[in-house]
Parts: sequence; C-alpha cells; structure tokens
Amino acid sequence: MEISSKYDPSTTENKWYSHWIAKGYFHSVPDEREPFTIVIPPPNVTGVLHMGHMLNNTIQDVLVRRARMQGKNACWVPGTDHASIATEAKVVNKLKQDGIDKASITRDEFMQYAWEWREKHGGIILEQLKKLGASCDWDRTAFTMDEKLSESVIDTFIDLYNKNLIYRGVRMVNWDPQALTAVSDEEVLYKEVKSKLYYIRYQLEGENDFITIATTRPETILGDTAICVHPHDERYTKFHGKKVLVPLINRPIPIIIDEYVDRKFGTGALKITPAHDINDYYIGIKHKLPTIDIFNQNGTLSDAATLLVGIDRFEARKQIIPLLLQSENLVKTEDYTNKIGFSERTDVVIEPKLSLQWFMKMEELAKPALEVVENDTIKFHPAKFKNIYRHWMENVKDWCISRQLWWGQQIPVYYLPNGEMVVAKSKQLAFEQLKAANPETEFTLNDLKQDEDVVDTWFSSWLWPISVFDGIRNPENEEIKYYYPTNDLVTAPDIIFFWVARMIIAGLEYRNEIPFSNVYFTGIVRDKSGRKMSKTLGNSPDPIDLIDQFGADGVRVGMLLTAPAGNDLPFDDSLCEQGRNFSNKIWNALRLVKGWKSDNSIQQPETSVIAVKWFNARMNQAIAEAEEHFEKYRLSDALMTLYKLAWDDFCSWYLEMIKPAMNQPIDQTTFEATIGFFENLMKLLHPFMPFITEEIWHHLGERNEGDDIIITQIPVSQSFDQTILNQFGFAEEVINGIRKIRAEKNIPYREPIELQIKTEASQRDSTFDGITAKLCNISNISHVEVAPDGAFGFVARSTELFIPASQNIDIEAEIKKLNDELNYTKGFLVSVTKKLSNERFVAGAPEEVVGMERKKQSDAESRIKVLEQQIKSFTI
RNA sequence: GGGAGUUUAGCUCAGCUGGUUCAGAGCAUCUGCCUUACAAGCAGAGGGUCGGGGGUUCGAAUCCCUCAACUCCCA
Repeated sequence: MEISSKYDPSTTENKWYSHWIAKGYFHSVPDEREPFTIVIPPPNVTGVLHMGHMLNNTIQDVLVRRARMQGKNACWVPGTDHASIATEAKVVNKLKQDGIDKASITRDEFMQYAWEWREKHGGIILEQLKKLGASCDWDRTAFTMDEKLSESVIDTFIDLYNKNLIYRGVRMVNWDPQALTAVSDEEVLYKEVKSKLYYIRYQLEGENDFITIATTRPETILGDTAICVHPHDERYTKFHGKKVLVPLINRPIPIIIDEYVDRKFGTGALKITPAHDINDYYIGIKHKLPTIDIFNQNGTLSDAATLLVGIDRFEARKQIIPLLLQSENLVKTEDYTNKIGFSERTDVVIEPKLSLQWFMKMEELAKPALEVVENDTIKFHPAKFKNIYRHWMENVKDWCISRQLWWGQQIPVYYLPNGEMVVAKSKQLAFEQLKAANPETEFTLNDLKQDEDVVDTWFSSWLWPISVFDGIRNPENEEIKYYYPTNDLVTAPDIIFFWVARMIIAGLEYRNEIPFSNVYFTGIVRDKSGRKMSKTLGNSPDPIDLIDQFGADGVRVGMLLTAPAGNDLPFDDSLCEQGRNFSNKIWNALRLVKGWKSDNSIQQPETSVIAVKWFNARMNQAIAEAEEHFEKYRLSDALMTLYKLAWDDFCSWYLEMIKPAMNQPIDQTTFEATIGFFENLMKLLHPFMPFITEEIWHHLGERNEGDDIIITQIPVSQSFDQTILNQFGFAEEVINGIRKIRAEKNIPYREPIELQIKTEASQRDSTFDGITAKLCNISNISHVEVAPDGAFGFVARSTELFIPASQNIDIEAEIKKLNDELNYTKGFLVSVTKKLSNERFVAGAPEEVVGMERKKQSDAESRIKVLEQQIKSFTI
C-alpha cells in the first residue's frame, strides 16, 4: 500500500468523527461503571468559536477521552447559554434592519423573533467544536432556556424568595444606558481614561462669597443636593451650616461636614450627587439628603435636571461648560486621568443609577462555598486561584439578579394594583395563592401583573451542572444521582466569580454536595504581543482556518504544548506548526514500519532483543511520568513527556536500533513487539491527537468492526527495568561522543570506523555494543588494555574510548580538549572535597546526601586519572 | 487606594517541603547533511552571575527582609 509522505488530516478527520458518532461512542447512559462527567462551560449562543474556546475545549476533550480509555463511563455535556444582553442586542438590531422597532411589538412577538434567531445562529459554535474533535455527548446538548432548565431557574427563584434570600430593593446599580438594563458589578470593566477636572464655584446663599469644588462630571451639578467639606478643614470652617446655590439653576443646597472628604483632593470641597455616584449615595443616606435623578434610562438628561433636558450626558457635559463660563462659575480646567466603568457587553460608560432591582443575599450562602475550596474538597488548578476566590467570598456583595430585558426567564413575581406582590410559578398559581391568603380579596386574575424583568443569565448558568441532569425539578432522578457531582470543570479564570463561585453555592444549596471536584483554570489566549484576543482588535485567527491549515490534531497539540494551567498563552501559528510536524513525524514512523516485511524464519538479532527490552522499560518510565503529570493536571507536561517518548525514544532511538538493512525483512518477534509499542504510543497520544491516532491504529493492524482506538484501554505504567535504562544511559554517552567526533573531524557516516574501549575487564559492559556499532556505523569494537596511538579519544563516565584515526591528528587540539575537561573535573572535585571536609556539613546533612557527595568524589577522582593518562599518552 | 500573583536561555515555561557542576525542557538560533520513514527531516553546537540588594544556613533559583518592574483582581 502506498502511503503519502505527508500526513493529510483532511482525508481522515471527518471520516473518523462521523464514525465515532455513528458508533455512539460519545453517548453515555448510566450504568455500573464509574462515571466521569464534565459539563461544558456553555458558550454564548451569539458567539463563534474563538481561540479561548479552542484551548478550553481541547483540554476538556483530553480529560474526557482519557477517562473513557480508562474504562470510565465518560459523559461530556455540551450546550450553550442564552446570553440575554448580547442576544437581545442582536435581535433588536436584526429587527431594526427589517424596519421593526422593539417598542412597537409585544413581548411575545419579540420572543418569537428571538427564538427564530437562536434556531438559525445558535448552533454554530457547537458545530465548530466537532471540527476540533470534541467528544461531547451531543444527544444531551442543553440550552439555558430549554424548558427543563428554565423551569429549574424559576423554581430556584421562588425557593430562594421563600427562604428570604431574594429581595427587592432600591439600590445604586450599574446602569447600561445602551442595553437599558442594570448589569452586575462583575460585568463592569474599569478602564483608565484621560478626562478633565473642572473647578466650579458655588455662590453662598445671600452672600457674595464662593466655595469651589472639583469634578469630572460638571453636568451632574444639576443633581447636586449638598456640598461636603471635612470638619477639620480650616479653609471651610466659616461655611459650616450655610447654604450655596447650584450654578445656573440657583437651587439652594446645604454645606455638610463629613470626614469622608479627602482634603488633599481638588479643593477639599466635594459636591454630593446621591443619585449618580455610589459614594455620594452613601453620604446622602447618612445625611438624609434628597436624591435628584437627572438622567433618563437612555442616558439623556431628564426633566429633573431642569436644564439641557433631553440632551445626552456627554453632549450635556460639552454644552454646560460655556454656560458655566458665561455665568462665571467655571474657575479653571485641569487634565486628569481617572478610571471609568464600562459595560462588558456594550462597552458604553456605565451610569451609576438608583433603581428598583432584585437582589440575592450572598453572605450566608458564601460561607460553605468558601469552606469547600479552603479545605480542598474542591481543588483549584493552579492553587493560586484559591486566594482570589477567598478574597471575593469574604467580601461578597449581594447579587443584582434582575435585568431589564425580555430575552430570558421572566421574574415569577406578580404585582397587584395596590403594590402588593405574590411570587409564584404562574399567574394562575399566584392568584390561587392570593386567594388562599386573603379569601376576601376583591382583585381578579387580570389584576395581577407580572414583573417585566428577566433574571440574569448567570442565574441560569449557576445551576448548569445540576439542571442539565434535571436535578432541580427531579432531585431523585437516576441521571443526577449517577453523574453528579461532576468531576472536572475547565474554565477561564475571569469567570471565577460570575460562574464558578456561584455554581459551588448552588451545588451546596440544592444538592448539598459540591458540583465538581477539580477546577482547571486555563490561561487567556493572547496574541504575540500579549494583547487579549478580541474581535474588535481583529487579532484572533479563525480557529477553523487553523484546523484547515494544520489539522485538528496539530492545533490541539500546538495549543497544549505551551499552555500550563493558569498561564496565559501567547499564541503563535508556529505552535500549531510544531503540532503538525509532530503529526507528520509519527505518520512517517508508520510509513517506515509498514514498509517492513516480517519473516518468522529469521532469528531475532541480539541488538533487537536489547532494543525491545530497553524501549519497554523506557516506555513504562514515561507512562509513569505522564500519569503523575495528569494527576496534577499538568497536561502540557504530560503531552511533552509523550511527545519526547514518541519522537526521541521511539523514532530517533528505537526504530534506528531495530531497523533492518535496506530491503531486508525483519524478524517476526521484533516486528510484533514494534507494532505493540506503536499501538501503545497511539493509545497514549489519543486523548491529545484523536484523529491521527485512530487513523494509524487502523493502519497498524487488521481491525474488527468496533475495534477502534477511542474505546481501547489506555496503557498503565508497569514496573520497569532500571538496569537497562542505566546501561542505555552509558551507551547514549558513547554514541553521542562518537557522533561528535564524526561531526568535528568530518568523518562521514558512510565511512565505517573502529572503536576501542579501555575498561577494566570487571567493569566491562557490552550490552549495547551491538547497537552502538549499528547506530554509529562501526566495523569493529574491541576492548583494549592500553590506549592506542594516533586515535581520537573521549571519555564516557570513567571509560576511555578511542577511534583510530585514518588521518593526522591535531595533537594540540586533542590535548586542549582533554585539558578543558580535566580542569572542569578538577574544579568539580575541589567543590565536592571542600564540602566533604566541612565537618558541619558531614555532621549536619542527611546521610544520603553525604553518601552521594562521596560517590561524586570517587567518580571525579577516577575520571581525573583517566583524563590525565590520555593527556600523557598524547604528550609522549 | 486595598489585595493577589509574576520576574529563570532570544521566546514560552519546569525546577515539590533548601543538598548531584542545578542551572533544565520545548521552540527559536548557528553549523554540517536530500544517510534508502520523515528537509514538516537527520546529526551536532552555542546560549542564563535564576530581576537588584541584603540576610539566615555548612550549603539558596529554592527560606526571610527590602527595592524595582510587570500582570491581574477589588474599590
């Protein structure tokens, strides 16, 4: 069979993915095996696959495939979340393009459009994950607004309300004037912005005196209800108890005193606008100040402003300056840099705004959720994220869960005309509840009006590990009992509070059990210059293009090789190139092995006996190493271990050791052992490189229907022969020494050489002589008593080796080389001897350490002796 | 302003509770090779006073203090 010299992923990837699907390998049903469950962090339904998803889902797939090959019942639940703000914005835009204004249609009509949108666009990202090889149980694909999940959300809301953990209140919220909704603290991004500090003077009521304040937001003076000064600020003592007039509108407001004021900032006098600044809000409460909300929901000035009404807040800022100048209230303007909050969703400047919202009390719920992370019931990888988690949990604030949107689960609260409210699953139930509580009520069903708002999307996602198994509605169902708690969660650290913390809270509250045992925090994928990848910057490659270019396996390997947990990943195409090259390397190993004819009439050569014995030991050593890395969730290290096992040990060493002469058959024993090794390598690599390993698996032998690598058992480490590894270590030094001499002296590989070894007969070990001869094209290896003349020499451990020279030897160069080595070794000996002659060391250090030092000392001494002899032999 | 983390080769990172001349890996670089699986390759080589300073110790990349730079989180 002809196999191409370049591996072509495009011919294999779709083939195997369809095959796995057809065979139902990804589908899981509860059985008697140990379950291994991962729920996907549901990507945003509006999104397309980006590099962060690639990294995140590759890691999940590695974990899931490995678990599957360990004989566990692996279940990876895929799905998407409804992303209320983002999706609603998309739908509103789409409607606008079609000439429809959201305000002109009903809520039901809007929801219909939204569902249509999601039917059409909502599945893109999941389809893309298939290209990556993600072995999700697609039959379980979930969506946060599916009936099952939505009902769980509503049930939870009602339950928490009844437990007095949800309340409604007026609070200063982060208002997004574009999305026209409140957003949570976590959805506000603070950025440094160059702005101006305006110094504005307020005239005292009835006096011709002024007090000057500094502000970055001059337009908000219209909402001022006080000026605040520090009680000990002598500059302002004379103003205590007086009133000033708000410029332009001449509304009188009091001068209040509070230690909150920073005397050094600005003028030391602070304007107080309780409706539009969180700190002012608290001062307002403390001093019982009125609040004047001068903004409409869309960020324009309201009637309450009395001036510039209807003008946008930023335009108002521009327009108020000339007015203040004219009225001689503007004293001066300074450049100033401050941090301003932006909406994560719409990127507009957040407006602190007082509004009536629903909140969830967090303090009590947070305690047990902190505890399980502190005591490692849930392990974070890397553990440093525990600190961040602790800090947040200890300073947790109530969660604003209402959003002024339509796309999402509508809050199950019904209001009566008199302002009373009933919390229930439906209008009918609410009415029944009302009747039960108050049989005399005059209100009818139609008097009940449901809250217009929906709950935050995270109020759906926080239930995800439970709700995908219907564990809220049916807490005793078989699936939730089998799959929950899930095993691993793989996510980015930036949603540790949005999501991870709240899932832990929900798990403990509703299952009385943690939702997962391990949380693997990936890094953030950045571009070469360290910037976060984003659509707006346009610095993110299209993952699908990358897959086309390097193959899914290549991209997976590329991403994982340099992505230790929690470390940012500066992405570069060359990483995927490395992955692709690796695919090609093992592909070519297949070509070599497939080209051999095996013959069971040939005796297995001694060199191959040794080679097989060695590789077997080496492989088990590497497996043990990889297992350890997996245990610590160091996937990139596990991959690197296997990468080197395949490339260096298998391809570069082992295959060269056993390679038959050109066009010669190979003995059956070695051939079978080699196929076995190759198969094991493919199994070990399968979680990382699912496609090529499946392809090679089928090339390596005749497979029965259903004999696919994806469901084979992954090799586990067995005890291995340390002696042969040590013997190889020595052989490796010898071989490298010979190669170095060949390279330095320009002796081409084709030209056979002789090798003479000088060791004491008792220490002679010729195990690898045959292999050394084969790999270095040595015609004859002999053991000698005396160093030969006219030979290139080198020392491996404390053995002298010589290659008789067919050419003249540059004696001086040889002596120099030996002298350099001698000096180095002597220096080493000095340091060791010094250490050993230090009584405090010998007394204080553990015996093993001292023993090791003694061994180093004697090794160095004998090596020095050998080197000195060699030098002497040259100088004679 | 408060908190956390990071700083080791050109790049990305390992180096666990001090102890092999401990300074490592991959990639990149340089040199020589189309050696009959692979130039997406093979064989060699170079490269770091472990951010600076101080301390503890027989011994410090590792522990302590301090300074500096960067990153993130919170307000």
